[in-house]
Amino acid sequence: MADVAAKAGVSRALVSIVFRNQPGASEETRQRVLRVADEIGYRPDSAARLLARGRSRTIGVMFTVHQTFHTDLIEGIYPEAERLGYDVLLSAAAQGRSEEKAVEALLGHRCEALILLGPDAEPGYLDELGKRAVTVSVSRRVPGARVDFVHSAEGKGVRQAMDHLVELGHRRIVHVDGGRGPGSAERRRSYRASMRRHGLEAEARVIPGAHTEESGIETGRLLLAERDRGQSLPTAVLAGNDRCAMGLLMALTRSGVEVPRDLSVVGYDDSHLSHLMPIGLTTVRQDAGLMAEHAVRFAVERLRDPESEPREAVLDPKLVVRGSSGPAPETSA
Amino acid sequence: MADVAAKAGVSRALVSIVFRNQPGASEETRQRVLRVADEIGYRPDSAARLLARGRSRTIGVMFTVHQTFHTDLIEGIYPEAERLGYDVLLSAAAQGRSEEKAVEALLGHRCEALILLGPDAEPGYLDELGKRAVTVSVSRRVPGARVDFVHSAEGKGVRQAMDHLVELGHRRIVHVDGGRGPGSAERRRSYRASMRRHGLEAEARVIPGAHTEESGIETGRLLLAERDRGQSLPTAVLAGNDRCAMGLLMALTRSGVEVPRDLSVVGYDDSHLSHLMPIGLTTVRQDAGLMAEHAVRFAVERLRDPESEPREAVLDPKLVVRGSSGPAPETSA
DNA sequence: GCGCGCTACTAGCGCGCTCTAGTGCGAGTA
DNA sequence: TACTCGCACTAGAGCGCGCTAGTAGCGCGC
Repeated sequence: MADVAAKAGVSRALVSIVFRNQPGASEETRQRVLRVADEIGYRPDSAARLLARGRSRTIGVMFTVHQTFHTDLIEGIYPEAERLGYDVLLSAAAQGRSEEKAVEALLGHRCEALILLGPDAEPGYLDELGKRAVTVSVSRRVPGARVDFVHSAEGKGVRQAMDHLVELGHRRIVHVDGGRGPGSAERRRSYRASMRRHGLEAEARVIPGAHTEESGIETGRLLLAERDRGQSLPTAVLAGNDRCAMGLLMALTRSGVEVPRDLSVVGYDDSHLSHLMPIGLTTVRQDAGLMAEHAVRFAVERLRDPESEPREAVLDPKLVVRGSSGPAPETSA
Repeated sequence: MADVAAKAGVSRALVSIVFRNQPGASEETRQRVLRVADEIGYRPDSAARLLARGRSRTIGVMFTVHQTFHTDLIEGIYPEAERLGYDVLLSAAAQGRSEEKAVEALLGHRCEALILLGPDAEPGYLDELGKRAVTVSVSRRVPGARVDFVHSAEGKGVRQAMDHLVELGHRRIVHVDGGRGPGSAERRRSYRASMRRHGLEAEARVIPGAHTEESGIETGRLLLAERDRGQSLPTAVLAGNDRCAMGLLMALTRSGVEVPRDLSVVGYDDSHLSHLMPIGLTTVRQDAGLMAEHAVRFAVERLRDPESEPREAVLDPKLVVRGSSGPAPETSA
């Protein structure tokens, strides 16, 4: 920076003004400074800038590698953050890299706010986090914790999916849940409520699962094993999310079960995957772009007024009907 | 930090020593400092640390959102970087966020080294980058540029896939290429060479494409349209990567073409997607973990000796046969 | 001629840390 | 006693910026 100032024949302060796009420099000088900086290859050091300014204007985003829905969200976070004048730092949780570790990294970089995509951590930990930094949880409700919350109305989404299946004549509808995964509890609850509402209480069955393909594959094996022992297959499965649905589809189709002729499958998320299946996956769409926008806005607004109470945004999901759901097979009638 | 020092009754310098895990503090003091720090909730500010130290010990990783193979790589980068004592900063390119922008962000954070996953930028830009910072390009060769390079032996991978198809009796094998995508040029070249080697020069056909599902879908439409005009379908397609293969599978299956009975499809990457298809995708596996390790190691080693020449790691890919490839249909005989 | 306000610019402190060059002290050695 | 050595610890400069307070110069009104 000193080099730029010297070469442009101005003070360092002026260079600073130019790079911050602040008033106080003539247009002519401005251009000269920028030209010189470009020649030297100068670029403001964000560490020093951050240190001097005391504020980082940086939002840290924790996501889980392989969660395709998260990448959809990230894509939406960038532009909104930029619009509001914030930098974005990504930190991934992965096999061998815990969420805590990912979050610590963000905190160490002095992120002012954290956006956690589908965090899987203890509520206690999240509450503590919320007290230390502005925190937004996406997809996972943390009751009582000091964190903002963005999610889609899981209940509504599940209800739409269930109504769709019931309308198609399904009665034996099972739900593979997402274990402790974000949104799972509500989806499970709503599944049960829907079964009750349709008078199918006796048929309700929740199979413990997770938001992974593996979980879907396992469930497929379980159902097939049951069939081989003489039980009949359910006619429809509501999976915990798209990945689980995909795994299930794979396992079933491989064993000769035809979807949707023999069995219907519905996912959740409308992630990239959903249009990929040859038959297309019927699923519940969460608007990733809108959710990302809300998350960033919550973070920024609470940064402005730290005393304000945590807020909650509930976005309406929408059922997207594709090829994996169809009329219930007659055998079930 | 000053607070911690005061409360523990030592100087700031000592606190610094403790937090850097350096010799020069008695065990007793060490414990006391750590305890006090924990009480206050102190955590070293990485910006200030970075600024003071002059080195960031940070590796910046540029990736493309939605490229599933990239997330596989990221998963491998973290542990290796940690092992070597480096921090990792992620920056994503996405719709509306160019690679340049993503890289600028990393540079602004004073990353010492850049790992670019399948960069799509101009060779000139990359060369410039390579002169300014230690740069490793994964999957994309940049001839003449001052960047390290990690990739798998595209030629070998394609050859294995082609041999596999020819053995199954296929002759009309077309290739959907990946346009300017990383590795595409070599895959294309190797496809042509393989056709020649098997005496199928006359049948060789390259359809321009990209490394996306959309490209696969389009190709599917194209082939179907040709069939409807009376041309016969090829018996096998070698796609540019898994995503393209998936799109193609979807388009074909939806239109009643049965894979692999009517047509075989082979992908490239063995990304997460590949096991997902109900029938399983025959594909060429690139070992993401190993590639990630090499990339990090290249970066760190060249950081130690900046004068050393750029290096190249070529890893052997491996054909993984799954359900999407089968014997050529008899109609083609 | 003087004060006033305005624009264009500068001096220099301080952000929170690291690191070099020390100081003080007790034990070991001649 | 006088010295050296090693250990535990400290003083203080400096990393590259942002920012506050200030200055110089200039036109303007009375």
